[in-house]
Amino acid sequence: MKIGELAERSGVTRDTIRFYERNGLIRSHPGQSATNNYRDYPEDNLFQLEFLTKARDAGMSISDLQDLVNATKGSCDMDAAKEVIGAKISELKEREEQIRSVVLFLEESLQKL
Amino acid sequence: MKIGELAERSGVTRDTIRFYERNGLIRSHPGQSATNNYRDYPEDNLFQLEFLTKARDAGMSISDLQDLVNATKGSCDMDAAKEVIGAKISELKEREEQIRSVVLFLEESLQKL
DNA sequence: GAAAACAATAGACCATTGTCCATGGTTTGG
DNA sequence: CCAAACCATGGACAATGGTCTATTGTTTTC
Repeated sequence: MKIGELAERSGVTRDTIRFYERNGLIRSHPGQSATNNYRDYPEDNLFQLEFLTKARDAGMSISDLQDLVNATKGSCDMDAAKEVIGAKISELKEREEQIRSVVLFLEESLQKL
Repeated sequence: MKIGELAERSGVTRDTIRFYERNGLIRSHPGQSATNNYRDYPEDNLFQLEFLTKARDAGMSISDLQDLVNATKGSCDMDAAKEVIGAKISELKEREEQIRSVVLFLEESLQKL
């Protein structure tokens, strides 16, 4: 599908899709038609964009996501990939803890009001 | 205490402390000495900075924190304050969910490798 | 076959969240 | 008393994550 449709269906703007692609977070196979150089996105980019959006919302940076993409793709060896993913999981869990502690504090504040 | 000591003890740089203060997240009572205009911080700013740091790590923005400060301070009525805090709690919990779902996805990815 | 809609690229622009620097005044230790 | 260390202010700078614009080329549609 073309970028407009992907944008429409994923809820991510064209510009942001191109931005992600420039940064290696998604990939299109281009030059299908030979007369133009429109990007062509396979269906599963929908899924990937959904993940990227959720991950960004969860506080992961672009370069975090690049790490993940690089780890799982290419001929990278499994062990290294596992390590990268494991590290990101730890970071996320730590952040989750952080959030929980802030929530606790705010709930106490609510009580005291 | 003066800004240097607060920075030292809180682990937050002088510049960042001044930045937070410019943005109304903390407050010093200045002009103690009359010959200078050094800021003077009461002890409990340590606690506040700790909270601010944790909250920032949890993904709250400066303006989120301004909202909180404005809500709990001043002659704002209780109900409004409660509403603001409650809203922030909801947002944080949503973010926590987001994180959990990303963690789940990554853990599944680990399995599949 | 012409206008409207869509796509590409490059580069400017924006907000956010600090961080650094220059300048100049104040305090403090030896 | 004087140098080193500290503080203030204002403004420049930087990285991040987009977003917008200008220009140009391609489809689509009436």
